[in-house]
Amino acid sequence: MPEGHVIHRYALDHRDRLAGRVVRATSPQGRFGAGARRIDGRKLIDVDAHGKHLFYRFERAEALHVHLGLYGKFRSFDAKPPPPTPATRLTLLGGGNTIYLAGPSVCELVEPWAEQAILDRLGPDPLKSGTEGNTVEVFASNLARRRIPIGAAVLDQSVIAGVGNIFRSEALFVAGISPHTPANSLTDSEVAELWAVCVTMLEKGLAEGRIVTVARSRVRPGPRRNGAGLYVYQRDQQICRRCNGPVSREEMANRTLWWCGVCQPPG
DNA sequence: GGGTGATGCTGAG
DNA sequence: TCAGCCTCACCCC
Repeated sequence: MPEGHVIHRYALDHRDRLAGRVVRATSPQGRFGAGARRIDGRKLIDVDAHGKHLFYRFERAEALHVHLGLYGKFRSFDAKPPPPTPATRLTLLGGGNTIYLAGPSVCELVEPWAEQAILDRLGPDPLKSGTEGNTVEVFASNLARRRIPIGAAVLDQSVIAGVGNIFRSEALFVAGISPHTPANSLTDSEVAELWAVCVTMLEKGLAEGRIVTVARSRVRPGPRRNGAGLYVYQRDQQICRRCNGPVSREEMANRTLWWCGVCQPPG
């Protein structure tokens, strides 16, 4: 159940483990049998991430495109991996490393033009901030063309790629922006602040391997409870960490959104 | 051991 | 707008 920082972590991990190696691929579940046979025995050139999408480039084959969706999960093993479960969609082995993929919403081989089409419909990725196409200017121009609430716009992957439901609530809170503000009515400084907050949050998540947005928060390892380490996400029936006002919750863009009506006043 | 919600997205209507 | 996908971890017996 990953947001963009997790996808980029996977890209780094999988590149470390398998890039430059000849990879053995299987599909125990069978749904990707033909694709696995196609890449089996080929050298992995590189792994790229954009937003929540992963692309694995193989020598003399199409690229492998993976999107984890809500359920998808990777597991990596250095040595002596457990046998893959029957539901494992794809196994990748090389140089003593093993990677299992289960439950992805997309696992397919794509020609270069199809990969480009996927990238073309994605917005800028905060984890690539400053590179071509991944700038606050592109983000701003995407927002300027939309009248939907900003709380819906930041979940739209064609507006900004990699932000999911946790970062939506947390980034809008830290930026002090009401989720109900129309996307095209944000001021230049609000847009700049929101982009900067997303960059910082995703980079911290990438570095630490988990989402902690509250400054100097001590979060215990293991499963998260009651929005620990977060300002508003899933903090139902709790008070705002900043102003002690109530944390509000509602559905927006088919997902649950949390915010503080005091710290994020209507624009 | 069953029920359920979850960090997502697509496509039918 | 909303059902469907399809897996896992957590909660409550």
